[in-house]
Amino acid sequence: MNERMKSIEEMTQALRDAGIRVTRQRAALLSVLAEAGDHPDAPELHRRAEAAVPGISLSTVYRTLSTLESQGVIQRHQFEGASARFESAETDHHDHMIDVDTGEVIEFASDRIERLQAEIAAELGYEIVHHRMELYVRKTSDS
Amino acid sequence: MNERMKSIEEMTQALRDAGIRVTRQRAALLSVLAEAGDHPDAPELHRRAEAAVPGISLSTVYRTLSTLESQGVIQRHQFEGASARFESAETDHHDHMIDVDTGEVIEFASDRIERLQAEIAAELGYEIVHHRMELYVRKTSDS
DNA sequence: AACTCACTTGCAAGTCATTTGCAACAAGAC
DNA sequence: GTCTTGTTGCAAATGACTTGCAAGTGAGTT
Ligand SMILES: [Mn+2]
Ligand SMILES: [Mn+2]
Ligand SMILES: [Zn+2]
Ligand SMILES: [Zn+2]
Repeated sequence: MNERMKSIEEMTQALRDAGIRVTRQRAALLSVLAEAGDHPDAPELHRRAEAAVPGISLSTVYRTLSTLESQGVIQRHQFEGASARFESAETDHHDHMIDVDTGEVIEFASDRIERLQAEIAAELGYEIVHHRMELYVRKTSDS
Repeated sequence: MNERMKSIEEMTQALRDAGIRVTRQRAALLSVLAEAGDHPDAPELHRRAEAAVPGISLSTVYRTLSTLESQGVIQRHQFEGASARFESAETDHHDHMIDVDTGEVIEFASDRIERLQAEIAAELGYEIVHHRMELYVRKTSDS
């Protein structure tokens, strides 16, 4: 969270400017996602959003998540063998470690790795559009 | 391809030793995968295997791919927005770049990144079981 | 070579996460 | 408040893969 974080008002205005209506359903999901400290999937976001908008449908959740993703407001992660998980894009870039025993998702960031990735791509004549790095890990048995 | 590459005979014997029968279908897929220089998906492997075993079914291809993967003979990759792709495990570890314009898959390896990943995991008390690193790239517009 | 039988296969049907067609609904510009 | 057009809920469709089952076949055994 280095750059100034957009307020909900700024985000909704940005959406409106893009011709996207800020419906109750979308506002609810925006707020749920802004408050989430984890990486929930669509059914879980649906559950959380129902508190603010009873009757919101799962398809609307899916549709809204796609919309918000294409607006760059949220990020979608497809970890191995799991359904898609989401998080607000209002954070600095980071990658993830998944504890293969517990399923816990741990965030981390490494400027050195990011730099090396860019270097490698450049050497081959490419520039990185985006990337994905996931470490599937297990607690060290410090025996 | 640093360590000595297993011959088809050695691989099939290893499978038999694991109680896995080397059927015509499985032999065909093993050979198709050994000869593939790319990262084909199941329907493509099915197509290629049909040359050796006419009538082989797509479900058998899927079942065999799962079996071979669990035997560590092949690797499964799930790139963004695509169905699973496979490659023989008879290569040294490497990661992939995907050209977002053409879909081309480019292999690369970086000891430095691999080392950094292990370091980061270790710092947090974890050891890496396996990982996934994909760079989605675009040819540099050298203008 | 014949025998045996647990492992495999082809086919049809099933899963499951996610998407989509459509008529009723509701943002938000005027 | 009215109007226009994007949105929603619901049910049905998708697409990639998985699975039940009866017939078929590796490969150890005699
Ligand atoms: Mn995260
Ligand atoms: Mn590869
Ligand atoms: Zn990163
Ligand atoms: Zn790697």
